[in-house]
Amino acid sequence: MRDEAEKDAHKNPHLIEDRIIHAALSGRIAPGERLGEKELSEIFGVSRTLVREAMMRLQARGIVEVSSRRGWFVIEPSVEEARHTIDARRALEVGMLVTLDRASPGMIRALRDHVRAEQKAIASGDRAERSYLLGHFHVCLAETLGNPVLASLLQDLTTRTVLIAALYQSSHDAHESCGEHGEIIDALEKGNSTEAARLMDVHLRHVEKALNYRSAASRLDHLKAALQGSGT
Amino acid sequence: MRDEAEKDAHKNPHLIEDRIIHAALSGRIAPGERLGEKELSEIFGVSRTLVREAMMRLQARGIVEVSSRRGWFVIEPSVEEARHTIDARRALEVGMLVTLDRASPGMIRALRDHVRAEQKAIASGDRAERSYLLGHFHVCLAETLGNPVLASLLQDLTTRTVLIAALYQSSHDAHESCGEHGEIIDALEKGNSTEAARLMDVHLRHVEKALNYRSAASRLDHLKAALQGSGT
DNA sequence: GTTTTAAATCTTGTATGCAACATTCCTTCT
DNA sequence: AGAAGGAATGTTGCATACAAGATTTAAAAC
Repeated sequence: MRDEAEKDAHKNPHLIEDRIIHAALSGRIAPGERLGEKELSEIFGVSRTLVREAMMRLQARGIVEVSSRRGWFVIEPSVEEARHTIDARRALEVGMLVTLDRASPGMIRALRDHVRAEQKAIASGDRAERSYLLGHFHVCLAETLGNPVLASLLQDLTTRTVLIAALYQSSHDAHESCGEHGEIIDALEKGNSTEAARLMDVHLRHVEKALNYRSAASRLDHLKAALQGSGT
Repeated sequence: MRDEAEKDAHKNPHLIEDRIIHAALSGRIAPGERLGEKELSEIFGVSRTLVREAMMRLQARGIVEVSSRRGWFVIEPSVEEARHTIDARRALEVGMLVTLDRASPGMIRALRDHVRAEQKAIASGDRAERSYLLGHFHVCLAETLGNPVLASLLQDLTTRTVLIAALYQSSHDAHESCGEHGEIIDALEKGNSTEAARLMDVHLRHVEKALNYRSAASRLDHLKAALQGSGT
């Protein structure tokens, strides 16, 4: 196969965004990373105009932000923003499960397939695929429940969470995450939405707990300490 | 004051979006309405480029959609899309209240102020202001709870709901809505988040119940019936 | 009078050009 | 050598130009 990215950004106007979201979910794009318009326009074989339009959409989705005349950057949320994002996500996912009555066998099967894929990626050591699938499980859940609006909202929130995890050096174990996904499905299978919602709540609290909120601040703290500690 | 809208779309790049969202919430822009790029560029005194960028962001937020080489249109959700949107909104708002522990007295005061403003708008017969405030209550609630991410998500979902209500000729009574808002605050004041969540659930079900899902389809049905009924 | 066809008009889709600002690198001065 | 200043470079911000297609209007044929 040849230059993978240059399929046709003209046919599918959302290709650029999709690729960036996918790369972020896979951990191949780090928070704070610069995304130059010219750079992207060359990669996708289109003019800056189309790149710019894609960036505008990604901006509205909270994935990138722009610094005046300096460029586009993948979001680098502060501790406070990170908390708000994860809180919003928890509210949405818990609410989604609480307001659900019953999951059909077909849905359960699709979700089990997804978890199997997660396990496979974990076993094979494919870090990008693992990261992507663990995040995408939540989008998949919303899709499976049949609500594209929820799925779309969750894709954005999940992508932001993955970026937060990268920024704050999440120590969350992939095995544990995958196991929790399985438990949520178990509860759904039994028709116990309330329990599924509770498990989701716990799961997302684990995700947050695994973050090292000091890691980003620590640079500043280190500097401060260094400057106060001894005279130069 | 002179031409109100032409303040400065250069200083605030989000002015165009903000105005369109506000107009939609106020019921001054109907679903299906066409928003021409040239038209808007003249209104805001900028080139089509900036208008286009704003439309891209609004597209990502699910407020407008584009029809190839025909123009931009305010969304006109199908019955199914309408259900999904309201379901998503209910999940988010119920989850938001369920995962909340306690509302401070300051929050309660701010919310009561908002409801008072609603009552005033209802009494004065200002339909646009009334529509805006009844919708904005939900954004206000999220803001008050201190989560800008939730507030932003809710602004978009609420705007879409207002458009849906316009499209499906909602018969929901403003008084009733306002009263339900008050009850939700009462529950919050007593520290009973679960009850607040339940009331919100009921409130949003009322909103949906008031929609006449047949009104949009009826045009087609009428046509069908007319064609079958008698020979031309 | 109605239908078909063609021209004219209008609107978006995409690229490009240029100005404004930020950054970097090099020169110059101390 | 180090600091300061300035030129050179690179990047975005915004406008404009032009092509491609959709819609409407007008005309012509039946």
